[in-house]
Amino acid sequence: MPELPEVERIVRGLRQSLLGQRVERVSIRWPGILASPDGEAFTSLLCGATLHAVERRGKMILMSFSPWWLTIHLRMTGQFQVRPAPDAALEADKHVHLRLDFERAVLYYRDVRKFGRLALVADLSHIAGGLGLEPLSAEFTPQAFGGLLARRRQLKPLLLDQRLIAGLGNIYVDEALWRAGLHPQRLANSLSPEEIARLHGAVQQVLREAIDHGGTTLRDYRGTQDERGRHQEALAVYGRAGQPCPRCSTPIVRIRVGGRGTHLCPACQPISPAQ
DNA sequence: CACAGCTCCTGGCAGC
DNA sequence: TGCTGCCAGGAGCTGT
Repeated sequence: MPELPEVERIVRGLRQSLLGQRVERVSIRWPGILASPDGEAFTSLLCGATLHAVERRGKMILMSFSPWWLTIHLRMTGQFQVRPAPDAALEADKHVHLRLDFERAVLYYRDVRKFGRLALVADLSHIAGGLGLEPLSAEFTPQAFGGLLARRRQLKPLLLDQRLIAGLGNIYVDEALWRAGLHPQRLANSLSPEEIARLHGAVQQVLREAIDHGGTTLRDYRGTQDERGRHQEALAVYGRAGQPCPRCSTPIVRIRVGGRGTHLCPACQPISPAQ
C-alpha cells in the first residue's frame, strides 16, 4: 500500500522518465479507474498535451499538463510502470487498466484491487485543499503538530486522518508510534510537550528513512521500473506480530485500532504515560 | 465532534 | 485437488 515514501519514489521515477514529453496516445482498458471526466473527454484532453511537472501532495500524484492536472490516488494496489517501449507482459496483464504513450516511453497504470482513481481537473484547490500538513515540509513544526494533537482523539486514527497530516498510512503510523514509544490508543491531547516532540521527530525520521530505502515492499509496491523497496527489512513492528521488539525483545502484538490492524510493543508503548 | 460500520475489489490463505 | 469464505485496507460515506 503506497504511502508518502512510496508515492515520493514513484513521483521521482515519473519525473525522470517522462518530463517534457507529449502524450501521443491514450488507451483505457477499464474506465472504472477514471473519477472524472469520462473516457472520451479524458482521452481528447490528454492527447497532445505535454507533461510539465510531476508533484506529490500527501499520497496524491499530481501531473501537470497545463492547463490540466492529472491527479492520481493509488489507494491500495495502484502502480505506475514506465517502459521505453510497449511491454509484452504488461500488455497481457489483466490488471493493467490504462496506457499512456509518450514520445519516448510508455506509461502503464496497473491496479489489482481497482481502488485507485485518476482524474483530470483544471483546478487543484478542492483536491489539495482538503489535505493537511506535509509532514516533511517546513510548516510541519512541533508547534503546528501540537496544535493538531489538541483534541480528544486516539493517536493512531488522528495520525491517519489526511485532513490533518497528509501522507501517513498504516505502516508508517505504527512505525512512528513505536519509535516514539507511544501507544496508538493514547488520547492525543494527553501527550506531554516532550512526547509531542518525540512523535514529531519519529514521523519525519521514519518517512525520510523509508524514502532513502526506496519504500516498503511487503507485497504489491513496486517503483516505476518495477523495482522493490528495501524498507521492509527495517520495519520494527509492522507485520511482525509474535517477533521480538528490536529494542527490548518483548514479542510484538497485533491489535485493532479504529478498525485497522495495529502493531506495537507492549513494553515500549504502554497505554498509560511512561513513568 | 468522535467513531463504528459499510462500501469498493481481488488475491491469498485457512479450513474442510 | 478444489471448493468456500474470510481477510486486508484508504477514503468517503452514513448512522449513532
